[in-house]
Amino acid sequence: MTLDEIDRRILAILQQDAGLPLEEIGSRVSLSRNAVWRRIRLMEEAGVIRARVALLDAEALGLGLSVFLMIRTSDHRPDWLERFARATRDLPEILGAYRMTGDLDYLIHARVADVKAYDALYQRLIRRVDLSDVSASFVMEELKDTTALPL
Amino acid sequence: MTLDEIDRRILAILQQDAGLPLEEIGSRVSLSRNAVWRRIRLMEEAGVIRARVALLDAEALGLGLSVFLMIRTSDHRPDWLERFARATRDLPEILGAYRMTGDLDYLIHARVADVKAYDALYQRLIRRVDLSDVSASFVMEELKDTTALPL
DNA sequence: ATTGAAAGGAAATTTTG
DNA sequence: CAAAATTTCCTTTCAAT
Repeated sequence: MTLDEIDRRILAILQQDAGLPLEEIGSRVSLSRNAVWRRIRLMEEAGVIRARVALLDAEALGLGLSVFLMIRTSDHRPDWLERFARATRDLPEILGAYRMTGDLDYLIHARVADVKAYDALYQRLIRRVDLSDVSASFVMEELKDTTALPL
Repeated sequence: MTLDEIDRRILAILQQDAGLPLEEIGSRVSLSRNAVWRRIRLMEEAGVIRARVALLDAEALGLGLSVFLMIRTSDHRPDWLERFARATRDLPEILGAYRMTGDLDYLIHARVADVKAYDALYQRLIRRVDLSDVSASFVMEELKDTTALPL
């Protein structure tokens, strides 16, 4: 699918606020609500728009601690990766898990209540997969954190 | 604000799909659409629900490369942090920027088209702030990546 | 091929019991 | 908290560019 300038402007708006009326979006991109509606539907069908979700406030939910785990492993069997992938998917505190280039093998991003909850998560994780070298780094300050992709 | 079990179930649904009719949500949590509507409104006012946004497909937008930058700095003046924070906010490819504990000082998560685009981003960044020690690690495989917080 | 206008239907919001 | 009344918005259709 090829996106034109107007499509991108619509996406930019939707990335900020997916709850705006079509009328309002239309006026911002100078199009009728109808044209906007059809463009959005096409982009949804094409999969450019993956989902519309609510973003929650982690603090308000008592998840004040954001943590990154840098993982090095000696075990590179496909079976290990499968178990690791499954473990990360099963643990809801884990928001992101990535296989990386460079000297660290895997990176995990998680959100927990506090250091104690982090330790519980860590224990649950290593009970499911063998991790030789894990180092945790906690987020002291969030300078930026967005789901909006550059357009 | 205190959330009960039903509030959490509503939030869990909204984190997955914020476009469902109140009727549907109501039937899933066995509540009238009206009760659901009021609970959602309260949670929006309380800031538990921060926003409703569209999540876009990075691949479809030609942003196939996800990269993490681990940054160490020797300059710890508040002025430096201010410039750094502003730079990360101004560069749309940067999705997340965090001040960390431990041996690495800052962590940046960015999304770009390819290695060439990464280099362009890197150049733009170091033109704005003095970075003594930067190491980039690219994402080879996304095992998990979600905006849904644990409830 | 893509748009805008208008009609129709569905869902959200307000009001009331 | 639920049910009905009201309003707003989404969706479809159709004509026009």
